[in-house]
Amino acid sequence: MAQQRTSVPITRVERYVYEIPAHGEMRVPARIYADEELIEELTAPAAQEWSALQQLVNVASLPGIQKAALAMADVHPGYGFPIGGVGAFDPKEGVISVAGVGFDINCGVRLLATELTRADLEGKEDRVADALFHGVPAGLGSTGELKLTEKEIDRVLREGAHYAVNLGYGTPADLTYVEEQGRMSGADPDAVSRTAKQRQLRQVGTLGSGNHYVEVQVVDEIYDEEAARAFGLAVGQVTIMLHTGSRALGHQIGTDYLPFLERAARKYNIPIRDRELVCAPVESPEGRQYYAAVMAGANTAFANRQVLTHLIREALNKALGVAPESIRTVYEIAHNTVKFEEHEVNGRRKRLLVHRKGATRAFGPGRPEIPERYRSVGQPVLVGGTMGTASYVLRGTEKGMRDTFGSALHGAGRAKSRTKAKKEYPADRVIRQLKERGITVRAHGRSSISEEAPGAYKDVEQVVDIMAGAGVIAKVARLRPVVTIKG
DNA sequence: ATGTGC
Repeated sequence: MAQQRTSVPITRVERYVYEIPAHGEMRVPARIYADEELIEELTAPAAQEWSALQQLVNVASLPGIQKAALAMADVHPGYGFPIGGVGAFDPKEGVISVAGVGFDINCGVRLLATELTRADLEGKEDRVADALFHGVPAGLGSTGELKLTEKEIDRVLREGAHYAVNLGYGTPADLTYVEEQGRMSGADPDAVSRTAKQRQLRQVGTLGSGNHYVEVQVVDEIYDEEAARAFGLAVGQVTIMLHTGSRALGHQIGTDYLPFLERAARKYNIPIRDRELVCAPVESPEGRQYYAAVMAGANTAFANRQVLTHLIREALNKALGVAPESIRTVYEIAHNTVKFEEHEVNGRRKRLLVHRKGATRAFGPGRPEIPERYRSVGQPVLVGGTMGTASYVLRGTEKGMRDTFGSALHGAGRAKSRTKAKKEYPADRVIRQLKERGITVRAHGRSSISEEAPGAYKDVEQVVDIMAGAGVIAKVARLRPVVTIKG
């Protein structure tokens, strides 16, 4: 829980940017991307969301934080650090924290493009839904076709998606279009507990539950012709979006390292404003060990999405006869990460450790990290909507590089707690309402339908327009759901 | 998010 609940001044510094000036223990200001309506919701005394801004103030108070603690427009309270939050740290004076990454390490979204159009799916929605439902292992505690030994899981932790490709899941061409090419360096399997590895032996290639999904979509609007052409997207085209992460292993790493970093925070005299936001100096042995574990967790998520890409191709081949190789990876971007990147701070290039929790990397044109084919227009940013609403493809901008360390929003952002949503949205009603709007849903658990009901989220169009209005990203394409498979 | 938490 966030500790203090003091009322603080919030001023508007740009059309869609609000600022809490540095005061008290804050080392930098907190900046929030919002419009008038959203900032009112975020600061309403009764609003539960107020804790998201308090969490942001706590982040702004951490040692070594640079420029500002940032909240994207989809911000909502998370464990110790807001979801939709970004914090960049000086490696020498700064810290690394479990809460700043999130428990689902390297959770992310992959977008696949098919050569199909909406007409090719007409009347075949149920067949596609069934094929994906049965072809993609999902649900809490589900196990996949891959059964790894302890030696093999260590290779997953080191090699990420490359391990999956070497086993025949997908192709090297996929990796070109995955953030970091599907593999983080610096991963150390020895930094990951035996428990974490054991839990993952049969979970590589599984979707999971909660807000994880596979969704068949159709491109219904293009906002930026040049970028859409570069990304290979056109109106009427069928796409598939995959949202999942590092499953049990990532979660276990978070569980294991929370008490470890709490001890480190005491050892290095880092003030603890919130016990959920414990951290260690980046360059301490404890900080380095957690980083090595997170990189291993990140690689597990990369491998997971790579295996699932293969299973999705197989399922669509079975349902519609499409050639697996005709389904192309457009891009994959994660939204629970921590990584070293170069950014400009006070006119000087500097290596920083950037935490993005429920926030994506969104690099502007020209950055070498962007695949060559996309480099001139900027990095693709994938924003997953809800079951009933659109998802977006965006691109990073120069202004984003200056203002948000090249970061953007990751989704619509939860507006109602899971508990509240469960009470308010009975699963049957949600399924019926989606059906009426032409969206076919299959779910492995009934509660996830209620918890993930569109009404439990903010308006995705609104939060995307805030970020676009601020110039941090630019809109490229909108995707409408046709078939959704929920964990 | 997660072999759902004290």
